[in-house]
Parts: sequence; structure tokens; C-alpha cells
Amino acid sequence: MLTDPPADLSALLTRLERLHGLPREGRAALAGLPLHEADIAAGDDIVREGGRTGRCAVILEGMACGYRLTGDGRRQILCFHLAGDMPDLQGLHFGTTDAGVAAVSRCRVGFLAHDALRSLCEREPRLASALWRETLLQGAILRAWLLNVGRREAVGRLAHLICETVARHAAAGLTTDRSCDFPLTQSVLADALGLSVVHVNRVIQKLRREGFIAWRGGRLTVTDWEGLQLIADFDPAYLHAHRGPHRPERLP
Amino acid sequence: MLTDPPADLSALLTRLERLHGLPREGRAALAGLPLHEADIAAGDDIVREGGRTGRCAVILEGMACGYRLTGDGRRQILCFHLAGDMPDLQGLHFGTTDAGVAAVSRCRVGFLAHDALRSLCEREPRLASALWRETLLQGAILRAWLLNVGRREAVGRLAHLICETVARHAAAGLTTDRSCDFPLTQSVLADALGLSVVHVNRVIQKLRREGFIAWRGGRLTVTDWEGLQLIADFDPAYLHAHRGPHRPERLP
DNA sequence: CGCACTCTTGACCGAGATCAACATTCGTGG
DNA sequence: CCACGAATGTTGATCTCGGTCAAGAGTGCG
Repeated sequence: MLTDPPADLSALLTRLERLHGLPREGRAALAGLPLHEADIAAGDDIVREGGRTGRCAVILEGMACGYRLTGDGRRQILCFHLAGDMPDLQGLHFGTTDAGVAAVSRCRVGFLAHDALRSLCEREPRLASALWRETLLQGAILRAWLLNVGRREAVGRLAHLICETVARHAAAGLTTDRSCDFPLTQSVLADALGLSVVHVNRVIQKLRREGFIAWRGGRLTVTDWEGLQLIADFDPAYLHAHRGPHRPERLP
Repeated sequence: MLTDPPADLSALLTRLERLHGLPREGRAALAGLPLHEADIAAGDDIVREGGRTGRCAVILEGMACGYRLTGDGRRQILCFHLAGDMPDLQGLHFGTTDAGVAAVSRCRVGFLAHDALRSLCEREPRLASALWRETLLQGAILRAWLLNVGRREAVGRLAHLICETVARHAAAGLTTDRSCDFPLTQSVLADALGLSVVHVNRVIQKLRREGFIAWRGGRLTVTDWEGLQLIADFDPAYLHAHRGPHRPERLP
């Protein structure tokens, strides 16, 4: 299913336009950049921690995650990346990334050379602005995660992650109902929530048993959205996914 | 001690130059912007969660923190901000911030109008680039915190926070040895680490007893830097505080 | 000088970790 | 198409780190 048609930047372009108000010219220029594509198997690295590759990744299809490791090898997942995300914008400015990026499901990934992207940003400040905005949005999500891990107990933590994931799929135009792809393993989920696999398993069962979610074969459906939001203490404001008339503030 | 001389943007300018390679012209232009100053008492808000103030804060003196609250009022501190930091760059693009900013110690704060800063960024893309870079750096710190809270136990967690804070003070040119201002209350520390006050107290005592730190009257000294780094599992790479010949990648 | 905040200590409790099987699913090659 | 092995998911028993509660000791500010 990932082989044809060859993926392109459309998910990214849609995203930059819908969420960050990137105008036509910027999109056209971006679409014209040379794009090096690759298929990455689930679990493999897309960007290695501390790598110095001279290029930026774009997730074209599939789901990825950013992560960091402790010295003794425990992993914390920092963020999930959907199609259209650019997980390592940091490299554009610093040359290196402090965090690795791994494929959660099988991914089709595009790579843009830093040089090319940098000079495009120079010519097209609206693009730079949109990418800066994207960086800020990733920061907001990170803050929500830190609150989640630091101050919510396990059930709320999982519920919140689920709400966020469904909401982000919706905001990116990747789903229209309360369901989405959720190709995670329970052990991946554990690394994302700062919990153990065993406990994650128990919490999932609780959410299933009580009728909040259905999750089978990589597909997640929220069966009680209001209820789940409630136990998750979820307020989607931080996603800045203003639906309706779309008027993001901008660096004009 | 905070009354005279009137603080100015020098901490921010130094920071943008040292850490993000902002050239003279950008600094001069920034210094020329009208700056509205205010004194904020410890514990008070500098930026309210969800506020829509039309301006950006700059910490001129003192220490602040970004935070988010759960629905039932528990607080997670997301980041500490030192003199020279801009804690709510998000507002420049989104108009709102999802996180509040509070003064940890008494702070002198400057406010820059969004309009003015936006049009300056337009005229001076190097400034926009430096601020984008600053956003990315804040993201890296946030990732380190999430790893810390999600995957390290209490002692390492506190040790890591201390290492980071000292290292950041040093990188910003606010200290030259292994000591720095640390005007925190144990309950603030608890909110930063995702722990309870009682437990934080015990962990502090442990670090003191075992000779890693001395902390009295708002001043912290690391008495065993190597040792502390070790139990903290601290690797300062993520701070991108390349000392020595300073050559940040840049959007030229 | 007294009240409020911060720090400290002790006793107890509980959410979640760890350990250890066992069950199920799935991809792979025969 | 089946068989097998490796991931993944499930369950139970036990342990522990850190939370909660409660009380006292400093400390500092008005």
C-alpha cells in the first residue's frame, strides 16, 4: 500500500497552508525543491540522535516519533509526527538534532537539503515564517506532553494522548470522524507516556472496558469523545487548529 | 537592588549575539524599539495563560518560569527563563500563548509590541532567524525536560535540572563558575520536576549530604560538578552552547 | 511581635514498576 | 498453506518509589 503512487509533498503543503497560512508562491517554490525519498521500516531511525546529515526530513506517509534516550538506554518519546510534519527543523539552524526520529509505522520520508531550504527561506520569508510557526506549534505540543507526564496519572495521560492524536489527525485533514490510524505498539505507547508496558496494557483495557475507545489492527476509534475528553482534561486550544475562517497571525 | 540602574535589553542582545549570531545591525534595530518596562513580584504572572496582549515579554532581570495547569489546578513548570530570554515568542505568531509565564524571583520585564517586532523581523531577516533559532533552543530544553520527568527517577531528575540551570547561566554569560542564582522555593522545584514538595525536600538533602551541592539564600553552588553530571546523566550538547569560536549555522 | 510562608521529619499508603509466566498474533520461509 | 519463532499482548504476585497526611521548626516580613 505504500508503494504506489509515489508520495509527494502534498501533505506538507496542505499543512503549511491550512495551519500556517502559507500562500501559493511559497508552496510552489517548496514543491519545486529536489526531494530525496526513502522508505523506512517500522522501528528504524529516520534521523539519528546527534546526526549531521545536512538535510531535513519530511514525513510523507506513515507515523514517526521523536525520542531521546537516557544514558542507561531508557527511551522517552517526545512527539508523534504525522504525514506532513517536519520532525527535525532544528537541524536547519543548528546542524545537529538532539533528538532522534524513528518510524512508528512504515514510513515514506522525503529529505530536503538544508542549503536549498535555507536559501528558499531567504527568498520567500513567508515560508520561513510558516516553518517558524510550525516550530512553535511543536513546542506547544511538547508543553502539553510535559504537563501530561509530569502531572497526570496514567489513565488521564493515555486519554490525553489519544485525544490529541485524533485532534491532530483532524486538524491536518487526515481524518474527519473520531477515528484515525494508530499503528502503535503498547511498548511504544509506554515510552510516550513515561509508563511501563504492563501498566499501559492495564490502562488500555480500562478505557476499552468502559467504552471510551475501540482499538484494533492499527485503527483507533474514540467511541465516547465527550467522556474521553473529560477524563483526559483535554482542551485543544494549544493545537491552534482554528477551524472555520482561517486567519493565522502572520509575519507578512 | 532591582531599582537602579534601569535595566535594558543588553541581556537579550548579548544572548542573541552569543548564542544565535545576530549581527550588529539587527541588534541596533532591536535596541531601538520602544520598550515598555515593568517590575513583577515573585510569584506573579508575567503572561497569563491564553492571554492576548499584543506584545512579547523579555526578561531583563530575575528568573521566570513557563507553566501549565491541569483542570484541577496542579501546576507543571515547563521551563525556567533567565535574563535575556523571551518566554512567549509564540504570541508573535499565534496571538495567544497556551502557557503562562510567572516570575520566580522578582523580575524586571520588558514588553515589545507584536506589530513593531513583526515588522522589524520583516526588515531584518537575520533577527527573525535568530528568534526562530531561539524557539528551537527552547524546544530542545523542553525535550530534555520531558525525558527527565518521564524517564529519570527523582535524584537524577533534580540533579539534571541543576546541571542544566548552571550550564545555561554560564552559556548566557551570567556566571563564570559553577554557581548561580537559584531563587526557587522547594514547591516551585516540585512543580518543575513533577514531584511532591516533601519528596523534593528529601532529595535536596541527599544531594547536600553527599556533597554535590550547596544551596543557601537563593544562591546555588555545585560542589562536585563531575559527580553531579554523572548522577544527572547530563550531556550539555542539547543546549547548543558552543563555547570557543562561535560559528552557528545561519539563514544568511 | 506575630502571622504566614517555607522547610523538615515521621508514619502510612498507593499508583505504578518489576518479575515471571503464559497467550496470541503475525511475518517468514519451507 | 502450514509451521514455527519472534514480537506483541495479557495476567498475577510482589515490591518500591514517591505521594499524602500531619505536625513541628525555622524564617522572614509587615
